[in-house]
Amino acid sequence: MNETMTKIAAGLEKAFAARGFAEPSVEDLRNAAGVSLRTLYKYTPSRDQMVHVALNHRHLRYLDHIFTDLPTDHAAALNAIMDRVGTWMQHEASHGCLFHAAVAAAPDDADLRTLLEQHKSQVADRAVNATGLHGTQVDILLILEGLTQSWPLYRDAAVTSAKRLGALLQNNS
Amino acid sequence: MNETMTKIAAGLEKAFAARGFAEPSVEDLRNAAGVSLRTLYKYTPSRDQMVHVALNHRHLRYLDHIFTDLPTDHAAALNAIMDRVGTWMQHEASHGCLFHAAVAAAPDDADLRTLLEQHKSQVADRAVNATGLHGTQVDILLILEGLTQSWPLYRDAAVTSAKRLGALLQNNS
DNA sequence: GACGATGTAGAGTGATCCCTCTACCTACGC
DNA sequence: GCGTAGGTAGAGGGATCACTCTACATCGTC
Repeated sequence: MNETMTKIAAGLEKAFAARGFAEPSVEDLRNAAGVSLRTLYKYTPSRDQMVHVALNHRHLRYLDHIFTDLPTDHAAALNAIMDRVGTWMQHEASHGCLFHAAVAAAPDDADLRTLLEQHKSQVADRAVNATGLHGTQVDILLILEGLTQSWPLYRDAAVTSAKRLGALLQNNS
Repeated sequence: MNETMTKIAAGLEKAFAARGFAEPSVEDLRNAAGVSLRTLYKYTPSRDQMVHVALNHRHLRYLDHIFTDLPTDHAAALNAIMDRVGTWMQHEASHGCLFHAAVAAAPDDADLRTLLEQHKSQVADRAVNATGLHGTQVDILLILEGLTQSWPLYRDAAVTSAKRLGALLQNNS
C-alpha cells in the first residue's frame, strides 16, 4: 500500500520534472509510475491529484537535500546551501523550480498556489534559521529564487553570485 | 496587414499571460485575438507559432516598460528599475515571468529556450548599462529573477529587498 | 486450498483538441 | 461595375485525451 504510493509519487515527480506538466499524458505518467492504470487511478483519482502527489514528494526531497546536516557556522551554512541548490539544479531540476512550473501551467488552480506558497515559506524559514539572517526572510528567499531561475543560464557562476550576495547580507545586517 | 498582426500578437500575449500556455485552446486564443480562425492561422500557422508571436510581443513591451527614460544616475536607475519591475508584475505578470512559464510548459522546445535566453541576456545587458554594475551581470540578473519570482509572495517587500541587494552591490564593487 | 485484497492488461467511451475547408462578406482601385 | 485582397462565420475531420470497465493474475492468511 504505502510502498506502492511512494513508488507512484516518485515516478510522477520524475515524469513531471523531465517533461513539464502539460505534455505527459496519463499513459506516460502510468509508464513513469510503473503501475497499471487502474492502480494509478486508485491512488490518484485524477490527473490533478497526480500533480499534487508529485509536488508533495518533491517538497520532502528538496528539504532533505538542501537542509540536512548543514554546518552550524552561519557563513559555512550559507555557502553549503547555495552549493546544494546548485547540485539540486544539476541533477534534479535543470528546467527550473517544479512548483513554479506547476502554477504556471495552471494559474487558476488555487490549491496549487497555496502548495507553492507553503513550499517557499518553509524553505525560507529553514534558510533563515541555518544562516542566522533573521529579519531578512525576504532577502534570503529572493536570492534563492534568483539562483534557481538564473542557474540554467549561468550554472556555477550563479552559485558564486548567490554566495556573494548572501555574504554581503551577513556582513551588513 | 501589419495592424492585424499587432492586434493578434497583443491578444495572444494577454491570453497566455492570464491563463498560462497549456490551458487556452486555439478557440480561446482566437477570441482573445479578436479575429477569425482563418486569419489567426494565416498569421500564425500553428499553436506553437502563436506562442512565439506572443513572446516576441512581450519582450518588446517589457524592455520598453523597464528601460525607457531611466535616470542617468546609477543608484537612481537601479531603484527605478526595481520599482518598474514591481509595477510590471502588478499590472502585467502577476503569475510570474511569461518566458519561464513558456519553457516550463514545453521543456523540449529548443526554440523556446533560446528565446528565453535571448530575452534574459538582453535584460541583463540593459540593466548592467543603466546601473553601472559592469562585471556583475550574473549578480544583477540573479536579483532581477529573484524579484520576479518572489514578488507574488512578498509584493512591495520584494521590491525593497531587491533595491537593498542592488545597493549593496553598488557599494561593494 | 479457498478467498479476499491488491495488483496487471488493455479495450472502449465520450469529450476535446488542433487544424482545414467551404461559403460568404466588405472595401477599394481602376 | 467588377475583380481582387483580406476579412468573417463556422462546420467537420482525424487524432488524442482523461478516465472507466471487464477480465484475469498473484499472494498472504486462515
